[in-house]
Amino acid sequence: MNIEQINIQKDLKIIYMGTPEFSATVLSGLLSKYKVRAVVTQPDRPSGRGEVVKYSPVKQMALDNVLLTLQPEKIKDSIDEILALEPDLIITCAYGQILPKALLDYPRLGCINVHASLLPKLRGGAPIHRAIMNGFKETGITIMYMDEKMDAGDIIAQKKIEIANDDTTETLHDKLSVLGKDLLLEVLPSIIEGTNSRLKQNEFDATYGFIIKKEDEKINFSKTKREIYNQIRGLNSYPGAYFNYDNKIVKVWDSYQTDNVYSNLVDGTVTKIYPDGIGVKVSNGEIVLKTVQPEGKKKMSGHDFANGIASKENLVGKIFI
RNA sequence: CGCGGGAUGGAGCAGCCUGGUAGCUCGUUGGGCUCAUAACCCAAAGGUCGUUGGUUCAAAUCCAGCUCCCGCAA
Repeated sequence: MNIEQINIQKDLKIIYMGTPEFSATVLSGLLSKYKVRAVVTQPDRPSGRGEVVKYSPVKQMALDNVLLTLQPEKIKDSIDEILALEPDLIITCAYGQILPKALLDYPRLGCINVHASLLPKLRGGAPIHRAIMNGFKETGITIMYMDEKMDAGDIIAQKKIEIANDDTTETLHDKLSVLGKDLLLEVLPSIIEGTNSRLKQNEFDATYGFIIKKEDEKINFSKTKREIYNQIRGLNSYPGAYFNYDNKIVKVWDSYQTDNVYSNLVDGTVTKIYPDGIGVKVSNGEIVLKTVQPEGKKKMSGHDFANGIASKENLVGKIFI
């Protein structure tokens, strides 16, 4: 970094907006090279059992770095407060609220967003989960200017990453957050100088990766083993795929596919107890549930599940729904 | 005070309602069978029943407090 850059940055007023872990990682990178005028994150909400109020990862990081922190319930109500800080640049990353036009228009250098997909693919709130659930072979990070439509602004930079066959949302999330952090630091100088590239998104290619709903978590054993396998790893480590047994929710955290075929069984039937899991018949074969978690219990191997929960009667032949 | 489940040998569970010798499926160890095995047979080791107090002749079991774990909802 030369003297000139330092001078530019001394007066540069950056506001960062974000909330979850992914965003905190990106913020940590930003803080290693730049001063941040203020951090905007979602309000503290009572979370978990009981009434424990937990700070968002971004808020925690802001506190650790003694940064001005705003937590508006609705960002619309804090427009004046934010504009009073005279931001030159607003950087968002998984903030959780839509920015009103008044904010988008203000910063001299614009509002940019760090998004965890190769836009225009997977616009929306759960790009990492959806990339795996959809069986994508690659995904990436996009940094783009924001406009009023969600994740539809002009692209500044992208970086690809391969999705391994055994990647879960958790492992991919960690890789992407580092990638996002690095890419942001890489392009930020050009954005500040105004020399960055700017590419319109091809609307025709746009797809969406909306946030995960309850119905996305339920396993449908009539799907293919590949689809179910992708669903399970795509929902690991949060919120988890599940099925029902004995009127209880049983989450599935880990699975693998076999080459066995059981054409005469109903989908969802337990085929066999393996040393490392429970075999279940699905539309085109068999999937083995390795790690499961009945509600109220800790995670356990499929074998343990069969040993205890269902030891009274043989689990083989029972049907999961 | 958001709703709910749970804590019993190394693992997963039953027993608790209707107090009275610690049980099941596994695992481990030893032995046997087998060409062989994640299979089968025999045997053994291993538990202050989360913690504190109360009731009782007697508490895993009933009552009260405490600690820890987990699912849901947000």
